[in-house]
Amino acid sequence: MISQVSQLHAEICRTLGSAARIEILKALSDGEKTVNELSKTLGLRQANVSQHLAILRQRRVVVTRKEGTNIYYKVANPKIIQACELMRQVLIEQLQETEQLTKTVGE
Amino acid sequence: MISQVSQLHAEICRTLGSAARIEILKALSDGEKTVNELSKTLGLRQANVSQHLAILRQRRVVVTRKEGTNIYYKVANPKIIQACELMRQVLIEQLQETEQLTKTVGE
DNA sequence: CGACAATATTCATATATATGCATATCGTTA
DNA sequence: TAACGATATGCATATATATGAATATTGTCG
Repeated sequence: MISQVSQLHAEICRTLGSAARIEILKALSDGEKTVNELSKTLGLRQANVSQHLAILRQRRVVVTRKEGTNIYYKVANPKIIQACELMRQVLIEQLQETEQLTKTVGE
Repeated sequence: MISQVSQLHAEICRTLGSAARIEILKALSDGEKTVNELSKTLGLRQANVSQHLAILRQRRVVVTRKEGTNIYYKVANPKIIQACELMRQVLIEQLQETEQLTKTVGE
């Protein structure tokens, strides 16, 4: 009863369901970066970043390019970033609603 | 180092990270439905649908409206549907790429 | 109030996921 | 080839999530 496509769809969503991976995508949204750069930018251990990247790679959310000993990662499809931005807007609107509620209660 | 917003963002993504919930959202994308309707449409047990709806409600992905003994669910923000559609397009493009690869291998 | 329909919750168990740590792999340069 | 820098992987453990089954809650109607 549940389609194969929805199964895959859910898998992509789960892939984005980690704060670390969301931050990685955000960091990659303005261009490719190496693992080390990501590790430094995000303040996460290299091994951990690599693990997250492996998951993102596996679901083809990111793609790589080798240059010597460095590996550059970038987001595979700009639509992924668009989707993330939309979700972030939803989130912001949710927070604004909560704020309004809080104010109302205070009156 | 990892922002609170990204944490929430990831939580929303995880909320969408279940094939059943994706199907629920798809079913709700053309208007509100009751739990029973969803249960029948998706071929899932009522209790299970209710559990998934509780998760979607908790993260405010859906909102409810009571009418007698029925509870109508709808998607809280149209941007959520837009984001889902974008992700589905990404998925389709991924599948098309794979197809192409398969063809190439066959040559 | 009692019965029933619609929905929600609780609990137990199975499965998946995240993280740190240690270590392996791969490419470069001396 | 040895050493080093960049990246990846394996393993163990802790935590989260999914599901079914049973049951509770809430609203309606006779």
